[in-house]
Amino acid sequence: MRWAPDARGRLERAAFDLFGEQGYAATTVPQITARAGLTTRTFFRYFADKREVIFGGDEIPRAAARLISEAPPELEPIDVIRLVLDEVAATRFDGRREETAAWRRMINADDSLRDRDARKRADLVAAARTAFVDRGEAQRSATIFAETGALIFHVALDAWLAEPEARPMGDTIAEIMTWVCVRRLEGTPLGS
Amino acid sequence: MRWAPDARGRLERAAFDLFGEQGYAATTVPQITARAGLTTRTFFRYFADKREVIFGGDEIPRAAARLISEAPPELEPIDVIRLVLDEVAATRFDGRREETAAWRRMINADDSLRDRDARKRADLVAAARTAFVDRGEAQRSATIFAETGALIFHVALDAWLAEPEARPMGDTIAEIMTWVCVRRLEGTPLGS
DNA sequence: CTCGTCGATGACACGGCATGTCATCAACGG
DNA sequence: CCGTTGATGACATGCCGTGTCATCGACGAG
Repeated sequence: MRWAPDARGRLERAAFDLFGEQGYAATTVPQITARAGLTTRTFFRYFADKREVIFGGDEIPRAAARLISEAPPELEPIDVIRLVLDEVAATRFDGRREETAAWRRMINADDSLRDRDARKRADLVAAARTAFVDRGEAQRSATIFAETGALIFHVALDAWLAEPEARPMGDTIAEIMTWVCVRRLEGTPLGS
Repeated sequence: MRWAPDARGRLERAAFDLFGEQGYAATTVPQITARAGLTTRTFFRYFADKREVIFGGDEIPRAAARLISEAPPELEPIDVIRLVLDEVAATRFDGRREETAAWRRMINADDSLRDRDARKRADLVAAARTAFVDRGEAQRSATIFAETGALIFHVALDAWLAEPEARPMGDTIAEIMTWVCVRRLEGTPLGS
C-alpha cells in the first residue's frame, strides 16, 4: 500500500465519501486515512487541516489572478470582471450544478466550514486586488474592484444554485451585473 | 473567588492582556482562566471557542440590523447604508483608532482569526440582508445592498486605519462611497 | 548490479482545544 | 430555615494538529 499512486487523490475521495455517508463533523481524520490506506500524519502533509480537503487550496485565487492579468489591457475593470466571471462560470460551474449545490450545502451545514469558506473569499479578493494593481489600478480602486467581483460572483452563485431550472451561470451573472456598478472617482456618486 | 462578579469581563480582560503579552497563538485557554480565577470549562461556557473572545459575539450584526430597520422608510437603500455606516463610525470607531488598529493587527497575524473575521463579515451581511428584506426589498436586491454595505465598510476601515493622520472615519467612508454605487434594475448598467 | 541519495511515508509522542457529565456551591424566595 | 435554581468546579474524554525520527521505495551514478 505504501507508494501506491495519487495519495492526495485517494485522501480526497475517501474524505468526500465519508462526508457524504456520515457528514463532515462526524468524520474523523483517522477514518479518512484508514480508508485511503495512509496514516493520520500523512493527511496533514497534504492538507493544512481537515477543512482544507473541502476547498481546492489556492487554485481558485490563482486562476482568477491569471485571468485578470491576461485580460486585454484596454478593458475597463468592470469588463475585466465580466470576462473573468463568465470564463469561470463556463469552465468550472456550467454542467456541475448539482455537485456544486451539494458542495455548498455541505459547507453551509458546518460552522467551521463556513468560517473557512468566508476566508477563501477574502483570499480570492486579495489575489484579485494584486492582479488589478498589476494592471495599473491604484491600491484603493483595485481593492474595490476585487471586492466587487467577489460580491457579484457570490451573489450570482447563490442565485444560480437556487434557480428552479438549470441554465448557463453566465446568464445569472449578467443579471446580477445590471444591478451593481462601480465608478471611478470622476463618476457621479449615487444617492447623495 | 467563586461567584466573584463579571466572570465574562474578567475572562475578556485576562485574554486581551495575555494576547498582548505573548500573542494570540501562544496563549492557552488554561492560562486565560487561571488569570481570571476560573476554570477552563467555564471559559467555554461564555465563549464558543478561543477565537470568539476576540470578536463581540453577534453584537455588531445586531446593531447594524437595528440601525437599518430604524432608518426612515423613505430613504433609498444606498442612503440607508450611508446613514448606518456614519453612525457606526461615529459611535464605535472615532476616537479609538489606535486600539482598533491594534485589534486588526492581532487578527491579521493569525490564520484562525482571519477565518473567523471573514465569517463575521458574512454574518453581518446576513443580518443586514434580513433587515433590508424587512424594509421591503426583494431577496436579491437586499443581498446586494447588504454585501455592498459590508464592502464599503471594510474598505473604509482599512483605508482609515492606514491614513497617516487621524480624522473622522465618516470622511473616509464618504470618499469610498463616491466610488461605489448600486442601482435598481431600471438603472443603466455600467461598462456594457 | 550495487549503492547512496532523496523524497515520501510510517510510527510515536505530545499539548491544546472542545465537550459531556455530574457534583458542588452561592443566592434567592418562600 | 430550607428547597430551588443557576453558575461554577472537577474530571474524563476524544480529536486536532505538529514535531521528530525511523523507514521504505524510486532513481540515478558508477
